[in-house]
Amino acid sequence: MNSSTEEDYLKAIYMLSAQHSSGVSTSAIAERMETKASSVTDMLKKLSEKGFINYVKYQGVTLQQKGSDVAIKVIRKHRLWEVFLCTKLNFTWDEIHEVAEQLEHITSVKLVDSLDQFLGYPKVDPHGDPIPDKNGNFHKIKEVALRDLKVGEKAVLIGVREDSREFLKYLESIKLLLGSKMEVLNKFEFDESVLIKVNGGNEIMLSSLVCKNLSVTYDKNKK
Amino acid sequence: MNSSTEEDYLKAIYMLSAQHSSGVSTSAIAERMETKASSVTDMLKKLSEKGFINYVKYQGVTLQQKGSDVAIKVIRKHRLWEVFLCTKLNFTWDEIHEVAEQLEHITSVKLVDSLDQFLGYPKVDPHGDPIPDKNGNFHKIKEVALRDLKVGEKAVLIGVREDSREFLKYLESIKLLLGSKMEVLNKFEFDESVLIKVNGGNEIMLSSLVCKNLSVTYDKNKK
DNA sequence: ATACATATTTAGGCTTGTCTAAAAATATAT
DNA sequence: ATATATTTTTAGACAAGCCTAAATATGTAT
Repeated sequence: MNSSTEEDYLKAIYMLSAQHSSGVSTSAIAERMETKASSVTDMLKKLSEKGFINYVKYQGVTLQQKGSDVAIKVIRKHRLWEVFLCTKLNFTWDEIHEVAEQLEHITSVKLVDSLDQFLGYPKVDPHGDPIPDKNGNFHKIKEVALRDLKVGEKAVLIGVREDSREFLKYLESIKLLLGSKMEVLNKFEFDESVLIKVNGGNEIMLSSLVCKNLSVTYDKNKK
Repeated sequence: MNSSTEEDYLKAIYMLSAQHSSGVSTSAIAERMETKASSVTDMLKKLSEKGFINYVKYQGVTLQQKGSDVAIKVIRKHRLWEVFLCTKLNFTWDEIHEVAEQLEHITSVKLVDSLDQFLGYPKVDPHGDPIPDKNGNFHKIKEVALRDLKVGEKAVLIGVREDSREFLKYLESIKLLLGSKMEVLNKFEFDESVLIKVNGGNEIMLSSLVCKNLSVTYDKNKK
């Protein structure tokens, strides 16, 4: 019934939706799933027929409630198992993902909830990503405007306060996406612009206006 | 590569081999796997080509070393997970099997060995069945001759000391198989015969000679 | 607006593991 | 020893997921 392949697709679509806000493209899914676009098309038809997604040919994909529920449950399981592997079995950061990728497909509601309890109802996984509770609700994380960060602080982009078409276009052009990690390298008082490093890579200067409109949360990620 | 279906077949064959000593029949496997005999035949051909089993048409099946290794690893995982579910997540007896049936197919050597350590290297699972160690060796269990049991004691048949063709035939005819559970109901001194109840069902009178040749181990199973 | 490039879908095939129905081998009973 | 019953295998099909190659849409640049 609930094939783990379908779950993987729904999870991928969920993850990608969070970043692109419009429909998710076939090729984006293909890249993430490490498969061919034609295979994705096949699967999208199936998921659409089963009521998991909204799919219109050539138009990309959005999740239906039902699909989102499945994705969130899988993410919950994945992240709880990661906590288990790290805190109970002493796995290191780089070892947990691969195994959790398998464990996330075990189907037993009782197992997940018992594990959650056993682990002490953790709110975030070892990467700092939030773990949805048994009702699928994510723990609210502290939201801060980028301009309020101090030099040297690290954060993750979690939202935009002004979402005009142009602004989003702009963000996309400079590769600032939801989930992007950033570090404040310098703040210039005279015009309130900020220099940041994105995802440990290139450095970008952001204007006062932009900084005001970016919501971030502190990145507790130790890595 | 290592499809979980193949693992399930090898495990089934392993379990059935332990009881029948001769080759395992297609229909026995089909029954255990809850599938059709024709499907089993297909799979046996594949497993044979891959060197997991010895398969001769119409003659039944035995495991090759390679197949036995796979089966034992799966059994090790299954039983360790059962311990985990019982002792750490407070699952009850009847709930563990189904979930362990899924968990046993997770492929990560490090996971299994870490779990083993985390659980304190248990020697038996919650059903009292032995857990092979990481080298595939089963913990040696205390072997006793049936005639040395006292009235009221319970045991499991683990071997025969005399394995003539007729003796094995006899055991099969009275449904005394390896793994059969028995309880000593009465012992008759005058001819050293023993009355036992088999698998909680029918009662059988065993002669002195038979008792001397049956190896059992005490049944610590609380059920 | 047209031509080119890119993204997406379709068509047809492959593998794994399953099934049913029919054929072949083995086992059993007289 | 022969007929009957049972077990096992073969043949042919199907669904899920994947692939390659070709066709079709969409996007972009002039």
